[in-house]
Amino acid sequence: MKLRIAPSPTGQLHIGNARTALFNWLYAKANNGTFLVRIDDTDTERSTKEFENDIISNLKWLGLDWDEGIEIGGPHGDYRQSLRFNRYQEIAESLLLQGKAYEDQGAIRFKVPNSGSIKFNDLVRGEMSFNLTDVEDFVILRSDKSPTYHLASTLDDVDYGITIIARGEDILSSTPKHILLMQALDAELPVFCHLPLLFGPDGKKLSKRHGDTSVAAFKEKGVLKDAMLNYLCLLGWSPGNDIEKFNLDLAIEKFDFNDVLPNSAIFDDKKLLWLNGLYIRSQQSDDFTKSAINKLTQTLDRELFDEELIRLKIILPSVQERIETLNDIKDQVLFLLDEPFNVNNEDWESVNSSEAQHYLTQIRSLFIDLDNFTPESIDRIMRTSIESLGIKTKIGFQAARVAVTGTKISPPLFESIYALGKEGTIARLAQRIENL
RNA sequence: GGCCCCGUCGUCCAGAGGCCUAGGACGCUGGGUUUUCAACCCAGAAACGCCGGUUCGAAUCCGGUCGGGGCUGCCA
Repeated sequence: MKLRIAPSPTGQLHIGNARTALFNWLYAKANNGTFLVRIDDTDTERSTKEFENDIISNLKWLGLDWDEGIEIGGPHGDYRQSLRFNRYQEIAESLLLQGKAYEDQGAIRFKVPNSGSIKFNDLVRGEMSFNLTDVEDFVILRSDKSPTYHLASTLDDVDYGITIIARGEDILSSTPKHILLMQALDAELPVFCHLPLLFGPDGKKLSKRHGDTSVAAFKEKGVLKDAMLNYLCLLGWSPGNDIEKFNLDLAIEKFDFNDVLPNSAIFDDKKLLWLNGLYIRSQQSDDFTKSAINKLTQTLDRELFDEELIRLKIILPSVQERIETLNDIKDQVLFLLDEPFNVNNEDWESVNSSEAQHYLTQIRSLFIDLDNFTPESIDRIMRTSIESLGIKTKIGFQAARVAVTGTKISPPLFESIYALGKEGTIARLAQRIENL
């Protein structure tokens, strides 16, 4: 059993391609089959090396490794169609010689019988039947001698021994052409499977105008690959029992093309983000710390200092509980980094009051005299001060929060103060205390 | 226009004739918890496109209709 995906490097790897790749990969894994990746770059106008690199690197990022194909090679050369033009030309010539194709203004067209029908059993849709009267003679070799998709793709599938072709539904109506071509080549027919398309929120085939639909964009946004994979599985398929969060092992165990829904799904990143939150929260603390630091280094475009790392390690476990993507980390921890510290004016105005002033003044002087600056002692001082001043907890705590973190929204207060450290905390409190 | 595919809450998925006054999840609304934001817990609104037929009985089968989508390129 051999499956394949054949992306065209005319755009980045988008989530539709990724899902097709994933389903093929799952099926190959589940059945001990071979998964092949080749590059369909017959459209020399639009294909670029950059897109090819994007596709390959993002497939790798997702962990959808292949057994044969581009980069890793195999018994059939480079797995890039642009390097096989001779082969396509040779076959086109031979079809021409056999009278199965004819020349038309410099191009070669495949001659489609004008009666009869093509039937095949689609793994997702069941019995399919097309009347040949509805299939036009199609170009297989352009006038510049480059092959069209139909010829190149079909011939590759035959040459590489593909036994299951699972691809997007947009190719469904081209399948009769491919079957005709395979018959003309005396090839054994593979099993076909046309996966439903992914739509944007407007119900149209997912494309660039729906915003960032590339895998790379979600990776940039701080989406974890496991969350991405999990979400992609859920589009058109489910492992049953209303299970929503599951790993690839379970998916491999349960996956079957027969269970894929025939109707298209709308891609909605809300659920992806929710799942991503679940995955972030279920990460091992050490792993999360590592990915958080990586992300921050990348976002800040500089290495983090040791002092910053110490502060981060204190607060990160709390941050892990309250974010949806890795990109949310920065806002939560910015007050702990050696970056310009700004207090949000609006927030400060809304929490500042004479009571708040008294409170900040008192805890500041108590902090100054505090020898062991620990979460426990900070907690004790801040609570007892609230009581002794007879003010509302919220008034004191929120004022302290804005003073120390710069905004009304932050990780837990005592931890934030502890992470910032005694000196920093005292200094920031002082900045907020009037008439000092 | 022609050919083809599809049609369960806003969205994703469950449902393969009675277990369905249709279940789960995201999102949404309300409440609880709480020093903020989250997380978490509870509750709620929310769907079988429509019309016929088959059947004792249909979300499930059939036909039609309407609606959405894909293809219709010397793009893939």
